[in-house]
Amino acid sequence: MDYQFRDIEKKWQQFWADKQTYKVDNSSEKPKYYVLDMFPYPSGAGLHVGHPLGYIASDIFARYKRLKGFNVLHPMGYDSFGLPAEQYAIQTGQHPALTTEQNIATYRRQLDQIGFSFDWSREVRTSDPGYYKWTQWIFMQLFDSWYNLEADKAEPVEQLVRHFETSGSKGIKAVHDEDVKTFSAEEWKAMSSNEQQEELLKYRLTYLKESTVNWCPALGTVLANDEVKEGVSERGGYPVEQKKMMQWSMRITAYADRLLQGLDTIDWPEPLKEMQRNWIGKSTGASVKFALESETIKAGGSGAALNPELSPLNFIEVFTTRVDTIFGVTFLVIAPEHELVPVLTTAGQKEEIENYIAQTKKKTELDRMADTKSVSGAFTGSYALNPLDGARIPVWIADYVLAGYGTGAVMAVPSGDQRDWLFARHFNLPVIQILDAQKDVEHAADATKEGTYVNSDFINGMTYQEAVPALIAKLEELGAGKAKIQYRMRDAIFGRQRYWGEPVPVYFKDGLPHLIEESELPLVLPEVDKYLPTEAGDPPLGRATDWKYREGLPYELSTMPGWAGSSWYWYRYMASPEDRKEDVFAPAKTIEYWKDVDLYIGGSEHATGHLLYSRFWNKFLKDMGYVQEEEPFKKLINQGMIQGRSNFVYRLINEDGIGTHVFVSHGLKDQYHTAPIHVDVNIVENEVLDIEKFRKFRPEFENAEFILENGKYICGVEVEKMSKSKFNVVNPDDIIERYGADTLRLYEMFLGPLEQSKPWNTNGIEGVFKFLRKFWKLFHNDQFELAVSDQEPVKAELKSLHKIIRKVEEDIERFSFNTSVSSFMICVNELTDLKCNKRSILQDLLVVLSPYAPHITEELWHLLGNEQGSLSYASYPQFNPAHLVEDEFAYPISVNGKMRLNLNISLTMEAPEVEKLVLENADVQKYLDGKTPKKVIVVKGRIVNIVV
RNA sequence: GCCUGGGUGGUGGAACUGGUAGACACGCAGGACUUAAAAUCCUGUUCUCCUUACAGAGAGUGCGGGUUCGAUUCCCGCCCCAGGUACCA
Repeated sequence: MDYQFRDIEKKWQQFWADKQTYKVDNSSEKPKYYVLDMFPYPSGAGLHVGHPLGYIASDIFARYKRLKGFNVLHPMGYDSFGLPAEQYAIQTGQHPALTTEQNIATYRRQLDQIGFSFDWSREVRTSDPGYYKWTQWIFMQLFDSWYNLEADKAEPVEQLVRHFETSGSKGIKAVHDEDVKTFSAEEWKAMSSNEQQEELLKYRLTYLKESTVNWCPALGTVLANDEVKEGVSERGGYPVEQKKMMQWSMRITAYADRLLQGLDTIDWPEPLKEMQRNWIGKSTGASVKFALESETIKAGGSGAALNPELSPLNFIEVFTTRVDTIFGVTFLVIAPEHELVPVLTTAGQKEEIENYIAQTKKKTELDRMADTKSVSGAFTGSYALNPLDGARIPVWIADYVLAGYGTGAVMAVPSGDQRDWLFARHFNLPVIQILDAQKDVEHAADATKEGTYVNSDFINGMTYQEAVPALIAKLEELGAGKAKIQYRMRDAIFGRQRYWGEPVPVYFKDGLPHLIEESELPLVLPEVDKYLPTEAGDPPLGRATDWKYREGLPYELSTMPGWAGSSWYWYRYMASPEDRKEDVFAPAKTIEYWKDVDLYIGGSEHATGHLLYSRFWNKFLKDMGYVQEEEPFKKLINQGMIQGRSNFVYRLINEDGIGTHVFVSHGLKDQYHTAPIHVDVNIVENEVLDIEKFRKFRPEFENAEFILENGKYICGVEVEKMSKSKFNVVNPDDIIERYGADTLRLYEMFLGPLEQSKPWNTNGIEGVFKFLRKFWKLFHNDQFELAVSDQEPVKAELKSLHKIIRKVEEDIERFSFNTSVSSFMICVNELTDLKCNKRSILQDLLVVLSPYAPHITEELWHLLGNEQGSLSYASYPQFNPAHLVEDEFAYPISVNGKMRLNLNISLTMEAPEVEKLVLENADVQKYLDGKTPKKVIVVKGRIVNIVV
């Protein structure tokens, strides 16, 4: 029989499922190995060709580890809460649970077709109440914990309460909000229960915090940055503004240092660690308080007479990494949202400031950070005083300073910072040189730390190293500042004004949050009539009837963010179906056995989201004694993304900044003010939009009008991430139908290095398919009858085999799967040329290939007379270097670095002999042209280079 | 803007630690088989110049410099593309 991939693949997939070939035990004599994939969000578009890239790589690795004698845990599940399902629910009215269920069924069918060796008995779904019960439980543990800096770990809030009861707030070193109170034990006891709760909330690891969001008044909801395009909502094109809102937050900053230090202990790609380091952004500097002028004047004079008991509203606090430049400060810039803006704005500046704030509200944070070209700002009319010399410093607002970032205020030193310099130039503010080594600060800032200080009061003549401690000592003495370590990372917002997420197990009493009872978990997501915000602007949960705790107390209405369920899921996989009958997320004994993930494969787009939050929760769970390891993922490999080709249409924006129903063709878009919108690649051919299909694409586009070029609407194209929200998804089903799963597996690996991103194309797939047919033919005669001989192999055959045994071993260990596929092709080409049909060669080759192409090898394994299904637990062949020994090498001979010819020379010969032999050679002489070589470089077994 | 990665033939890519650039495939061209097509097999295929041919010369790994006997690989400066940038997951 010719290679019948359809029958073969169906047969073995069924066999593996029936016999539970890949079900794994939580105990074994073999060493454990945990191979984990980042689980997918089950989108309505189905699995796309990008998902399997990582899954195939991890499956090859898992299968290889089994052949190497490990007890391998290789699970899969679904990150099934998320925005797209909810969006679909809003459009169609269908319950997201239902569509999610359907999507998962599609994913499962697609995954099964690819022949993965997952232990499906351990599947998890984050939207399953049996799963999110534990996500809620972890939230409750976080709420009940505080971070003790003394012990450098999280501890139960009870311990904090006990301390307050015995010693008050004295001696507590904790991570907490800025505004905690100072009190004695008696004062604590005298507080009402509500007052106590209010105070404790400032210490809890999950707490309520005011933060800025993208508010869309027309939709009555908060939008993700992702959903805001060019300042308007992607959906509907409505204006979006920045608004403050009370939200749940996680005190991840408590773990900043441990998250930083842990990076040195794990085997992750260096760039990824670097990204996390930069995200955490530890910087050492000083915080400095600039008193407000009016207050200081009331206090009776200059900066020297500063009042150390300054209340929060009469100074501006800044953080700086260059406290040495403090005498170069010529203005302060605070965020337009800064709480002092209304206090500082003088009557004369009121209009200007208000206009500027209105402008700022239209921009997203990203826009504000990204725009460094245009300088903008407004003067409040007020002044602050330099704490060291009492200099009057004007206070400005500008949108490049972000409120949620540090103190929301910066001291501007135009001579040392280019951004400040540009600002000073633009608004005609002075520039003061502060170091003698600074070059020409009239033309550009110079951030040097060299030289000695000038124009700098008592630090004049000092170096940087001398000035910093002197300044900090002085600031501390004046009560106007101190040394400080600051992190760029902010506490993580932990709430979404959405329906399709985990309910927060909290109710409110007297406006204060309280946990529900643990025995009441899971708090199941209630039914609602529509998945939209309420008329009052509350999240969709506000629509649920009787969504009340005991005594009619209201529940929290927001739900948990997408990253909640994925921040601990690898522990749930450890729990076998039997384990899951116990009332714990995973039994201690089980965690003791699996400990951590040995290999984690996933996209680098999760570098600072999922991977940081997971490490944070893991550390917390360890502090609480629930898990063993400080770090959850020992080794991590980033798979590159399979990118999609996206198509765009360009929506005309009217003068009010609102999206219209008019769309401009790509070639004409620059003549109008437009915003690009993704359009489904399936309704675009050769970049020409099918207008009729577009009208049906989304109901809001039904009456769309088009500005065409040459009678056609031409779409824009970009290579970007493949995702349903970008409407550029290509799925693997067609490929499997046409070529089979083994071809898909090999082809995805053959595409290039795992870590690299590349746009999807199917150009080379034929070659991979042909390779499998050639491999099949090695075992068969021309009539396609099995024809394998038991003859002894010859040297060339053994060489071919052992080359591939070693190559694949090396390749898999360094995750270079693409080069293995090429090597398999070379091997099969060689054996075909040798007409090799010897069992002793082919059977070992088959085992080596089996992790890559499990179906065809399983079939041939069985045809060779082995027990059905035993291939997965066979042994990887032993490499014997004796078969690869060479006695000659074709030395490339270069003249002046240019390769001229090859010479076969014995490898037993040492460098001087080789040199002599080469120089005597007649062909070499020809290139020397009678000249004597200046120098001859001989690298044994590598190269000869003659310099003339 | 900032952080991270990438850029090699018509295409995907190989060259693992500074040592033969283009392995292995796709595509394309020519040929064999066939009434024909598909499938299969064989040959060629970085570019430019030169040559009837054999052969030969030069250039070449995004661009411009540098280090080195030798650079796709190391260093400096740029350009372009992708991912992340805190409510997509």
